[in-house]
Amino acid sequence: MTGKNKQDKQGQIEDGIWLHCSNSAVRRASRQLGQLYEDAMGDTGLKGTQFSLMSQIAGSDEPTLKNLADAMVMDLSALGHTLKPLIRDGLVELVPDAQDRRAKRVRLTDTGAATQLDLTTRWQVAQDRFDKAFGKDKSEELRRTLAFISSGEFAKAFNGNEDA
Amino acid sequence: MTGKNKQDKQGQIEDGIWLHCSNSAVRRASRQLGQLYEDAMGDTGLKGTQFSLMSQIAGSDEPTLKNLADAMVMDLSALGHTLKPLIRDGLVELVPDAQDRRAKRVRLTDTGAATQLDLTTRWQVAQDRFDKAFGKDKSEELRRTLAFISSGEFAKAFNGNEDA
DNA sequence: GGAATTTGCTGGTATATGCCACTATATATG
DNA sequence: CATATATAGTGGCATATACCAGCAAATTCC
Repeated sequence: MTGKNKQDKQGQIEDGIWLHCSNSAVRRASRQLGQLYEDAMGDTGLKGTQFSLMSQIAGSDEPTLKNLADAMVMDLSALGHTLKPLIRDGLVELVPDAQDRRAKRVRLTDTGAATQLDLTTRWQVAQDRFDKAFGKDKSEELRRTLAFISSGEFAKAFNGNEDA
Repeated sequence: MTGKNKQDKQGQIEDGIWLHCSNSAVRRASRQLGQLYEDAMGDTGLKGTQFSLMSQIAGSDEPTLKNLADAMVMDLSALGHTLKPLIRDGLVELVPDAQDRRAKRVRLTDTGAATQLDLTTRWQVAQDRFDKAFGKDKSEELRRTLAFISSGEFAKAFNGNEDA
């Protein structure tokens, strides 16, 4: 029962779970893009994820942790943990909300904002490479597709639309 | 400069880095699908990633760690770490290669093979839901697209095709 | 207004994943 | 053959990400 995968002359495996499982396919692609973008961003010491997070913060109006977690489709506690290094390094700060004393709002420090701008320049290089390699129109369409898959609407459809 | 995101009536953020950055978009979708598939797989105590890995092992001919890492587009040491819980729980085992004493081959134990079959049944439910929610044809096309993005060919194109 | 419920966050624990340094083996080179 | 280099894995460390239990503040319900 073993040994079902065809391999080409270079020994590359040509079939795999990623051709049958959308979850595996997306995770595999995220590992690849993680590598490619990280390489292109280079020496700043910051990760692609940290850039994503800081950019989302920069583009939002001092979101609460919950707001940000929802937007990133991320578990709230995972977000908290992921922000810790950024807070420790003085790039991000949490300020208590004036109205709701449970909530904390996230914002970039001055250093954080400057760093985010710098990262954006470097990131644009990577994104341009992606667009060139993949096709600019297809690239945008892919991002829209992935945003749909990431939406609550899609989650509802996936789970059978119990309410509708 | 703060406060650029439009929000709809439910306070949902409508713009975000994921509409501009393919890397962020893919990672965000992988978090969403991670959730959806995990929910559908349920109580087995195993993660989607572990299912992917075990399925890839099941469909290969006792790959070496390197083979498997390449196929999964995963760092070799990351693969080693990820396999540890599966080895600890007796689902996977590593056997030294007869020819190359550096290499170790990965295979499922009997328990592992049985578990993988069981997981496949559960996984199919999730994949069917995905296909239904997203469209079966589009689903397959998406997986092929993501496989292309995950390929060495794409990495080369991304990095400017220095050799060609 | 006080109890019950919901909501926002934190801390602990576990897996996922990558980089680097190191070891051992294999291969190439003079 | 001896050395130089390349390859396969391991272990340590750091971040990414999720679940759960717990806490405190807000909201709902009687």
